[in-house]
Amino acid sequence: MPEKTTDRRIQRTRQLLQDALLALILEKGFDAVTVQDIIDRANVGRSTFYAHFQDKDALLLSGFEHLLAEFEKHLMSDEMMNNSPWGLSLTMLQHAQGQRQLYKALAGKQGGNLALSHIQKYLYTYLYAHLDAHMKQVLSKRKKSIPPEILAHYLSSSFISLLTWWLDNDSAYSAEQMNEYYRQLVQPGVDELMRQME
Amino acid sequence: MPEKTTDRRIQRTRQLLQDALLALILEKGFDAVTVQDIIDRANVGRSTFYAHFQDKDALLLSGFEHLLAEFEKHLMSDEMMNNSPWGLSLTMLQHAQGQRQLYKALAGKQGGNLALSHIQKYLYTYLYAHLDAHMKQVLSKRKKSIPPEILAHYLSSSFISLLTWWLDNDSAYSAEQMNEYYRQLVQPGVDELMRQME
DNA sequence: ATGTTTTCGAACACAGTGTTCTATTTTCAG
DNA sequence: CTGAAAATAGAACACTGTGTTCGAAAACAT
Repeated sequence: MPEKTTDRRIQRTRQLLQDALLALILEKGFDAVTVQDIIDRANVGRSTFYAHFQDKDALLLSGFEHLLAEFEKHLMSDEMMNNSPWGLSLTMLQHAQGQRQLYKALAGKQGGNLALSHIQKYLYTYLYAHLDAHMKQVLSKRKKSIPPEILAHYLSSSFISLLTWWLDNDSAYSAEQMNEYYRQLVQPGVDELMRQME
Repeated sequence: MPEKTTDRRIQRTRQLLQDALLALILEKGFDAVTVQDIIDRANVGRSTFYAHFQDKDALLLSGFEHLLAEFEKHLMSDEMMNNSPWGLSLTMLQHAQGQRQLYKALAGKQGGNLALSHIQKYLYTYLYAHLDAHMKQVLSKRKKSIPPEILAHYLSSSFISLLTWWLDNDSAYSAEQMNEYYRQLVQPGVDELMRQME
């Protein structure tokens, strides 16, 4: 069945709204953007807005879903390195480099904490699953170790914090450079902990 | 000149408002609290509220000033350990343990990001000053090293993230235990970097 | 051509903010 | 004790923003 024109119109409207929101976030920050701003910019009626999204937050999060999907595509395309956290972090940094504006709007200071906390939750879940499996496998008798929640929380939040710093400061460092910094800071501690478990 | 009764009355009003806000934050989170909620709880007139504070944010921050002052008192009382970041972190964790409710309201998820970003800025400034001095002293020729902004940002944000996790999860870990986790995670990386500089 | 779907935008009720003004209470000074 | 000064209460108000409703117009489907 071919795509109907109506469907495309709906998609277009949603896209207009998302684009308008992203542009406005970069201009004055998520919290300062009103629904009126968005629909004026997108040339969309007020009731149409509420027909598509429950509120401003839902609109932002729908943009985030899109980002996540894109990211996972990107993640699949270089499978070789996504075994370790350092591979994941590099992949995300590179993706952010390519989609700079989008990442800035969602993960920068201007983006508020909605999308940011979602990204962190995403990373946390990913890391926790890996760590939990790995730790159960490794430590058989010596139980005295750091709780995996804390470790996953630490890894995700320190990464997020570096990412947003990088985005907000328009720094000249490359994704690879930033990943190297992240690795240098975080890896020794993690390696040390892993060593203690065996 | 002895303290006037009027002054004490003013202080009392401010205190009532601060206490009301803190209680309400713990109940439903900073963002959900309205000015009306606060003045109802504190039994204070609307115009009185605005005579004292510009808005809700200002009220919260004034509570934060108080916390900061208390913390610095606490910091002075054990001078022996505040030379390294690990001493500072332990001091703050212990202080948080003693003032649990206050810290939860200000630095927990419920507290929004106002106070939190202030605390982080405070730590960042403290750490940056120490690091910058130390690094200038240490690395004379080999310049290839991590920028001090990144290092300070990493140290402060990873600490804050652990602190808020600790507060929000009502976890049974002691301040000393949490500090040990923080140290275990962060110190190896920092030591490694310091070694590279010399 | 006709019926359906989507959009527009005005009107509305509602919640919260911050200001202004008057009456009241509390404190101060002599 | 008393009158002036300072602090408070709270009602009324203008304003901004939210989210809903509804009838008319436009776009689309068949």
